[in-house]
Amino acid sequence: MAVSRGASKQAVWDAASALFAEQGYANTSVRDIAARASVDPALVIRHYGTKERLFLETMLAADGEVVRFDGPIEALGESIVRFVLDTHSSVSSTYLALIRASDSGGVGSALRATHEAEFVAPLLEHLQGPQREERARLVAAMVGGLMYSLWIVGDQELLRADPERLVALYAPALQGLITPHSAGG
Amino acid sequence: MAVSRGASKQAVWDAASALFAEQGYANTSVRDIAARASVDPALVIRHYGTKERLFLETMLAADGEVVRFDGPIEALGESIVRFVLDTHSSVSSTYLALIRASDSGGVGSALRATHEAEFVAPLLEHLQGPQREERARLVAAMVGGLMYSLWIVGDQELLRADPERLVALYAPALQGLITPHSAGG
DNA sequence: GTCTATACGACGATAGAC
DNA sequence: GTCTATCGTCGTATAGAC
Repeated sequence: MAVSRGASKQAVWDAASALFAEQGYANTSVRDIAARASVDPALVIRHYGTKERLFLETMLAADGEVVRFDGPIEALGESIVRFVLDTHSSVSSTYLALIRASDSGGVGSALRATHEAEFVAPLLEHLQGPQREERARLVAAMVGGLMYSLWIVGDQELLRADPERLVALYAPALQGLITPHSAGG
Repeated sequence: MAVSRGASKQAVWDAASALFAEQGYANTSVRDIAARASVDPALVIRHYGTKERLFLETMLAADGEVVRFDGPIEALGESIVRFVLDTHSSVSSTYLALIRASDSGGVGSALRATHEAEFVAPLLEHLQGPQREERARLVAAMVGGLMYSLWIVGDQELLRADPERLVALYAPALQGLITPHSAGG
């Protein structure tokens, strides 16, 4: 991204982004990153301080738009579910890596902040009526549940199922929290 | 549990169960376990082969009943949500540890198997009507979403919210998949 | 058979020479 | 700014003492 970075620092960044997304935090060593960047292992630390900081910087910069919240409010549930089911692996693997590393120091609070910024806050903007706060957070939980089953557990039956069927079954649940007053459907 | 085990093996088991649940897989070293069990570190490996095997054995033995699926079918959604919200840390931390370590070799498939045995299978027993399979798996996803928001992300607002309110908002979504034909309520 | 001592290679990280 | 050398810790294997 930033061109002002030195060549080796940029190479480390690129290598780290790719490896963390591919193999996760625990399975990626500083020496792996250095090798992929054709750089001395000590340089990785020298540039970014710790492995965890490098992880957080690359992952948070990479996680563009886990879910999109646009379209008419009456169809927002459907739009969200469809988006998650269509999401390609680059975004999901970034989020996955964050979740799995969330017992390591600052990663947990970074996950919390990302969850708040990427899910809860945009949802809150669209919701109206009583208990907006709780409803937004529970919709976020439903989205998280879909990611949990699909990407963390890797539920093969869900992954193989007809997406339209899943949308038809799951979206009304989200929609019921998004627009609780209307009849939906 | 099994009394036939030698004293030291049992001590290792107890120490590992406690430490893994308290601090997770990555933050618990074999030497930590050995120290807590007042035993030589090499003995831990000698008894259980690898750290991962010890982790899997203790976690899978400990995860009694993450969710209970009893009561009348028309109130099953409510019963499930209430159970998750009431769950104390011993069960949840076990499940948490499994999820976070699920990028390490056999832990992923163990998580998948546990998810299948603890959530999907019991649900399938209770569901009737069309698309039982998808509906059961999506209910499991909703439960997973609640666990994700409460325990992994640690959504403070949800944790502080009135449980009855959350039940009132979230349970109908589960119930809509459990008994899609009836009016619910 | 149960356990201890010791060692190996890989890890994240640091200090200091070029 | 980059590399060398090194530290302490990790998971794990093995030889052999009780």
